[in-house]
Amino acid sequence: MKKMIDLQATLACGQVFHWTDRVDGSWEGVVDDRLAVVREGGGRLVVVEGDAEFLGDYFALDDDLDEIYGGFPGDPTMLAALDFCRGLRIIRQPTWECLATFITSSMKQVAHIRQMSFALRARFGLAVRGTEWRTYPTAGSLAAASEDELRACGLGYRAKNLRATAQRVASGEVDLEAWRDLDDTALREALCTLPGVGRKVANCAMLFGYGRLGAFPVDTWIARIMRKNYWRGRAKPTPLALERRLAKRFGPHAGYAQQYLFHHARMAQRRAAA
DNA sequence: CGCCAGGGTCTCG
DNA sequence: CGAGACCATGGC
Repeated sequence: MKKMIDLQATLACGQVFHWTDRVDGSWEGVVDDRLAVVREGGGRLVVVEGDAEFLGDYFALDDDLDEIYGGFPGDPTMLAALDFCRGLRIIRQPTWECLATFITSSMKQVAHIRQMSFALRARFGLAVRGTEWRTYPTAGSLAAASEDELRACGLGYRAKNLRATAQRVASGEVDLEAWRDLDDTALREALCTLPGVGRKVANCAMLFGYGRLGAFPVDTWIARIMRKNYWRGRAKPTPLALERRLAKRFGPHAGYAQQYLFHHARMAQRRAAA
């Protein structure tokens, strides 16, 4: 049971945006410049194409889910989310890709973030040999693009921010890899100096791109859930207040709990709308 | 058509 | 510190 995974939940929960499910039930994507095809077998990861060890790390198979679940709060909302998402893993994304996609995510639905991600790959990525895929564009290639070219990928006002951050990274002024040595607070502070990166995007980059499982992104969905189920008081709390008071209560794997609540809430609404 | 979407930034009190 | 305006674009 230790390495169980729910691929559907893991790849469709809004933490990563380019994976595609195929008719045979497997999932296809690229990590860096490598093609990967995976499927589920007996609740475990089966690598159809790609390096098993590399993908085992990408899918964080060494995260001990039972231990993580043991730290979740035991209220009905959390238990329902756990029941729905069991096997969802927080994957370890390439840092730049993760940061860049979440810069483009502000005030966008998950489906459109995916669309922008594919448009950027198509326009600025490199071909992945023998496939239809393209890599996620490097900071250098986005830094060299014009704002209009980025807007043509559907970015809207986010184009300027993505370009500006890409320029800081490409110039070497910012070293995202060196930032791995920073503690959580210093890393969050450093990320927030980048154009288009505020508290929420920084927490997403920390959680999905730096393996900081205590990071607790508060978006509109999480804020709604928190206010409804975890906040006793008349005044409407700000996202920052919610994060500060609840991230600690949710423990060292708060980010895991957050993603389970997020995915469960979104899927519940989709079912209700259908 | 109006509303909302995995928000950030700037301004003003 | 908190509240509001503004920013583009697409789905429903």
